[in-house]
Amino acid sequence: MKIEDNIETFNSLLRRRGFIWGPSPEIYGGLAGFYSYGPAGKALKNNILSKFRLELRAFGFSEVECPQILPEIVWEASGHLERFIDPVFRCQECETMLRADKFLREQLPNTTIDGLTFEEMGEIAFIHKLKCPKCDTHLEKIEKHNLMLKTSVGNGVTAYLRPETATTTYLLFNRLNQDARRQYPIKVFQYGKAYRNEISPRQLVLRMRAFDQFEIQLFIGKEQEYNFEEYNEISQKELPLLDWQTQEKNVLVPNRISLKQAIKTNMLKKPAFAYCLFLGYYLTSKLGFPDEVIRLRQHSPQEMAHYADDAWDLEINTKQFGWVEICGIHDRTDYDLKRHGQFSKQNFNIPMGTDQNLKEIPQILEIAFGPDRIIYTLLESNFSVEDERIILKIEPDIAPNLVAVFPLVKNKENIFNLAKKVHRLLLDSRISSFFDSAGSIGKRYRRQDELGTPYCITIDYESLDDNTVTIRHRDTMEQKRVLISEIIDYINKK
RNA sequence: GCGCUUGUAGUAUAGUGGUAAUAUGCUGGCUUCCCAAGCCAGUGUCCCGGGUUCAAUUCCCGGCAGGCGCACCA
Repeated sequence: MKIEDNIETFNSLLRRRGFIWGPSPEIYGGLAGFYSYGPAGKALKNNILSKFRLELRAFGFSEVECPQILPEIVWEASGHLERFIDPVFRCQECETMLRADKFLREQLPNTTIDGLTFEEMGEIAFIHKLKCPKCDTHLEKIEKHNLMLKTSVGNGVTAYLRPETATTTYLLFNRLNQDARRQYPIKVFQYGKAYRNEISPRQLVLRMRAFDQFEIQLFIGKEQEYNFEEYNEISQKELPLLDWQTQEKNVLVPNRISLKQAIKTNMLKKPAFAYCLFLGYYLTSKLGFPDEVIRLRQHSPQEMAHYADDAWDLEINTKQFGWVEICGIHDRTDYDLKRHGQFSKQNFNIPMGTDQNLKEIPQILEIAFGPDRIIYTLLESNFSVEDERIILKIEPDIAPNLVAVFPLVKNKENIFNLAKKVHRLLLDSRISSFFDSAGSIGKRYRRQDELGTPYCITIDYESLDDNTVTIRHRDTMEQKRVLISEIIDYINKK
């Protein structure tokens, strides 16, 4: 049987081995943009999250959790209500949808489009007799496409499912400020679901309508952004940076330069923001991506979100979809807190600098991960086919199973029982172990290769005499004989 | 959302106006002291709805879903 090393093999592996299933619900034909994780996928995701939580704890961050449904005023204040509703021309004849503002700008380069109401855009199209590029019908009617999912709560109160977790974290500002006893920066993160009503979701879990976000926030003073203690510890670190000016020259290869150098050349302005880039890159590199598939790409001023002053995407190069953003790092300035202060009539002005008489609204720096995108890109970049063998070279500490235990043959009772005992021993030490006795030993090794299990333990005839087992390594297929009593040490040491 | 295209076991595919197949997987058994071996037995499939027809998985229409292109992706 010939196994092709291609993307089709990978895609069917995702389903076969229980990583990603969907669109869900599959038995009813599915709804686009909604996927489920099977046991292997969910285990992988959980392990990644545990790792992130552990790391962030070490960096001084704490976790919060907020509701997913919030009243309209929140999204009015955040700017999402305005920005997430797109004006769209819908052709009466062929139903083609065109982004109105963009279309007008292309068709009428000398007319100012920015700041027009949707009605005014419709009028302009009417006056200039603009036609549908597909079928030549006159365009007039503007529709609104809302990227936020609307719902109503209780007695008809309009609310929206959050399109990002970040905003919900900001709503806690007063509480966090008290809780942290005004020790700045306040470092928090939130993990949870966010929802976007995408027009046509595609590309598996890369663009879902319900997806996970893992968003890390720093509330920080202006002065501190430029004089940030923790920056000094990491200023020598080299990151693969690609600034927007370089991209304009059509160069798309990142430059490995130190953060210090980036600040010096003005590629980055704020040391605290440089620290955020580092943190995003650090967490990513902990997951086992090869260096050459990671880059940090800066947004051009036109590409930037409405709240951002500087924005970088941490991207992974994939075979199937090219460069994929798995993390966005944004300098959101005081935009969010300013707006929420205004709309909620709260006073977010607090003393932050060396001069305690000067009050200011804190700045926010954000590192926003998309865990679903991490799962996909990590699986794809860890996937390989070697000598007719499909392997996921997942880092041991995040692999769905850390070990699998096999009896060499299953019809010898004492071997089978000893294998069960070893499996139990591992489980009792809370090591994720998987027991398998079905099929030939080779077949069982291959099954685990496809799940990315780093170690397979086999109990053979020799084990009965001397209490040793073989530990077989996923990547090299090498085997080591180890005493049963030393298995746990051996695995942990690796 | 538009255009083109596709939808058959868990996965990958073949095929047909008379309800279906190949490989692999999976389950049980035999065998086997280490990398998808072998033998035996078993398991399981035509996306959904409507129409045409004596008869539809097959043809037609609609829907849903996937792929590609366009658009969208704060």
